[in-house]
Amino acid sequence: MRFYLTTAIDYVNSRPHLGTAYEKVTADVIARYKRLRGFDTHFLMGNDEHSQNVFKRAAELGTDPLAYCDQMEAEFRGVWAQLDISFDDFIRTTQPRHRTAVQKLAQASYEAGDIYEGFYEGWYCVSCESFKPEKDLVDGRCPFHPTLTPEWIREKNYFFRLSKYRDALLRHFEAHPRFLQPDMRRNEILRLLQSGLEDISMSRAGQSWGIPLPFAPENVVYVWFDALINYAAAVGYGTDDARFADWWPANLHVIGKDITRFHTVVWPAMLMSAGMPIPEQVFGHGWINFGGQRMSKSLGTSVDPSDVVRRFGVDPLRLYLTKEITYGGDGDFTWERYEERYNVDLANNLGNLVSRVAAMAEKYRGGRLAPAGAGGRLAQVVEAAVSRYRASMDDLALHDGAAAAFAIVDATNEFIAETAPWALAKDKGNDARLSEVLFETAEAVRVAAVLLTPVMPSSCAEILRRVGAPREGALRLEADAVWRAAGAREVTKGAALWPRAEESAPALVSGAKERMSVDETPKADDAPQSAPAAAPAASTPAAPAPDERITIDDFMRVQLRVAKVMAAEAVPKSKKLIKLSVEVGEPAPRTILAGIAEAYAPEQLVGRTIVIVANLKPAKLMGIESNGMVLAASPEGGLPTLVAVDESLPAGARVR
RNA sequence: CGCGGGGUGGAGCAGUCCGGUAGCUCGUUGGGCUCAUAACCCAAAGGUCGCGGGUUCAAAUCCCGCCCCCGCAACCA
Repeated sequence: MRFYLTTAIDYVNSRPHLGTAYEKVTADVIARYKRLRGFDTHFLMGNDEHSQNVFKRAAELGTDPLAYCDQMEAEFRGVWAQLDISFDDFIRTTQPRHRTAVQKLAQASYEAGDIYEGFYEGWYCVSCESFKPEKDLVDGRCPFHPTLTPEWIREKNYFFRLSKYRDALLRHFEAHPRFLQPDMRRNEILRLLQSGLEDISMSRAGQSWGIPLPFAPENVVYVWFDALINYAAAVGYGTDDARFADWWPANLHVIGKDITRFHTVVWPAMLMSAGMPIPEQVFGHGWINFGGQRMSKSLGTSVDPSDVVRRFGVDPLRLYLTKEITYGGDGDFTWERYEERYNVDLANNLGNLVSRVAAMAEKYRGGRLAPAGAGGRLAQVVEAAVSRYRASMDDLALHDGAAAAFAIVDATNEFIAETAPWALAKDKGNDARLSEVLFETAEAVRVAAVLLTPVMPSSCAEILRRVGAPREGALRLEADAVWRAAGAREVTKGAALWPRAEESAPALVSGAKERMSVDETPKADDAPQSAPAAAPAASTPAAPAPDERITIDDFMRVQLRVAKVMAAEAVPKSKKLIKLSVEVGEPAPRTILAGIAEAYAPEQLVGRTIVIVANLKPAKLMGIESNGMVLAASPEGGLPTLVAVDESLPAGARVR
């Protein structure tokens, strides 16, 4: 019985954040669970290195792209090691085995008549040497090179005949309801398929960083086509046929919900085209937010998994990620909640239970326990929990699997209160009963630890050791998660596994860890900068790093002026925009769009005196040209409030 | 008519696919216990399961309509 699972390979643009870690941890829990079930498991992870951004970043840093990727690999592996991720293989798209596989698959698809020459049209940034999707353009310009105007060009490149596979994909979805989970994502893709598919471009011309098309070597395989093939490459596609036959198709691709389309439409179509079987299942997990907000480096809502590990160690994080977030849905992480769950589940319940069980065993029986009696209600509870656990885990309801294991912890605490071993110990007549009770509690803890092993591997190994059933070799669910699978034992006490966290830890928000390397950064030595005023709250963004400060000259380049609002109207179909006509002391009033519709009604704006940025380049929003920008304060998560100035000021007055 | 997700006791969530007494954690109140990490156990209060219809013996769950919130896309110049 084999089980091959993969996670998405990661872009190597920056260190992994908690969201990336989430995917790896849950996939690891699945992998470890499969091993516990006795599957011969192969767990693949890796890095996606053929992106133009990698190439660019390396150039900026003045290093070779490959050297840059080597460095990133080390970074990533470091984090994965810290998180106890038990991957069996780590693939990089720059490896020879991957190149071979990509070329082989591209060739096969080409020979099947599914790759043809066409023209790709779009906005092209000369400096990036790449096409920019409309959505990535800021103000019609490349975000990385806002001073350049992108060109609309037509480039000859190769297309993959995705449209051809629509019907086959639809049939596959119908025939395999479990192919894509959870259901909500399945419905989404199903709808997409019903609405039809278009062929997609799969090559790029004039780039050196990538894998050449075997049938047209002056072109390079476009990143997504390249990246998906890693799953096949890793198990020998094109390099080791026997191995490939053993492991392919993959049983499970664990991926983020944003890339389900690639994995359940494009990838299967590619495989069909090359005559290969398609993966058994794809699971699209949700996002993990930080305090309800999307994790983002620029907003300071990015959490570094290493910071979390530093707080209580790895296992509490692994538990949080699997138990507190419904697998498949979005989740949330806050330090407060993390601490709460740590105290409740680990310190108060599991950890404390291990302590009391060990303490009683030692106090009343010198640590030596032996099976006795028939095994009562607790045994039944354990049995029920094991089957619930198993059903949930098989169904990838990881959160419920973990909860099932904790049901044993709860039941054992209740059992102890009911049977009151300390009371039994007072009467010699209860000796037999006491032995029985003590054994049963230790046994229940043992089974709980077996179930939690995929989630908290090292902690559970320690618990098993303490309850006198140390792990020897691989655990097996069928053999070990069984009442009284282990007999007479020596229970030992130890230091608290998870000491209670008393005081709230300072909120460790990472971000701004990476220093931007901006070449035009002015020297800040002559910029007198008083110390930032006392921060009112911990959540206040930190003062900018010294190298991000600007000079007075920089500031003076921004022309702030007083303006009077002459007219205001809502922009049709827009949620945020209001169109303003403002008087700035110029011959004609200006039209400015402001994203304040959620905070102000157009009527309340007319006649107001506001401050605008007068020398901003015009930009088109919702088809209307805006000539300037209105100043407003935008508290974190709150509505914008216009900057107020004295009403008596004349329009056009310079603000500085 | 853009796409999607969500609205369940004070807070945070499960349950919804496969209708059957509404569940978990935190918090609150009262009690118990002393083996244990001021932990643990018991009990109580607290819910029109967003609103309105419909199907059904029975609806948080299925069907129809509506309201509100949040992502993404488009629009925070």
